Amino acid sequence: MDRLLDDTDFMAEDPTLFELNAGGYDGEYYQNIPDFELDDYNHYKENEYTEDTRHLFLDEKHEMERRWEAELVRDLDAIYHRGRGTVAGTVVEPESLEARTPKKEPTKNRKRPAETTPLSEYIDTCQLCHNIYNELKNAGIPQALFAKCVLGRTQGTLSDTLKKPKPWNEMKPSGQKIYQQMYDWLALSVDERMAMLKEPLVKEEVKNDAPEPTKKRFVFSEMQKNTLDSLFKQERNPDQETKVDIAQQLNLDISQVNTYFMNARRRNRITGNDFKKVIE
DNA sequence: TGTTAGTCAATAAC
DNA sequence: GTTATTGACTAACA
Repeated sequence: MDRLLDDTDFMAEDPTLFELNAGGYDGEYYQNIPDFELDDYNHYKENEYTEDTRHLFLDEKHEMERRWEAELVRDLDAIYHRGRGTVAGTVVEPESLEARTPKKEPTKNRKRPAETTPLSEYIDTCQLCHNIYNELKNAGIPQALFAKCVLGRTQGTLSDTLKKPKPWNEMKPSGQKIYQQMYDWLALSVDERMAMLKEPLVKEEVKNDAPEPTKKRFVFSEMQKNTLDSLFKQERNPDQETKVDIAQQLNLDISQVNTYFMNARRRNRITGNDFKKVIE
């Protein structure tokens, strides 16, 4: 008796054929495929083709492809010649299709949601951060855990990102990456999300040496901070001479003054993407 | 060489 | 205990 064929047998002949069945598909992909693929797949499943009858299925498929192409060309021609005196419904030979229509994107490399995707064309970072913030809160997932296991970053970085999302189109790919990671995580099933939270994204190095003593963080005195803040309100980007002067007056290192203005410029930048507006 | 963007990590605030 | 803030480090870039 003939061996019943499975999907891989047909895919060997035409790798794009059963893309649909290969584990999920996105809306864009679904819109791009001819309708007959899904119907044909069901038909194939119902009739259980064998090695001997494989050609029947493929012949049917190719015939339907030809019909679909002919219909497409006819439709395109009807649109193209509308109002130019051409008789509507003129059948054009399928061979001319390639020259007239853009090539369909090959489907075999199309990414699915569960995979590590390339950066999206656009992500609404404000809405995304709102969703992640609520998701973590509702599920009782600490920011530190999420940051470490899903993003490979620290809690502080995550908190800052969630509270002050940057507009997607104003970031470079390196900046977009953290939003893409959150976006991808949200696209997973609950089980998959939880599985990710079980281990750090980046394996920590095992150090044999004694741990380095924690570095004490410098904090500006109230007077230094107030003075710097009011100077920043007057001039966001003072010249080097002014900054040296400020450093001397406040008994600070020039690098500390430089860093202050650098951070202040960055953190006071108006992005038009105010998270509070979404939260409230 | 100076600036920017992404980030860490200490610690303040809740 | 968790989240928010912030001084500083680093790589990329002009």
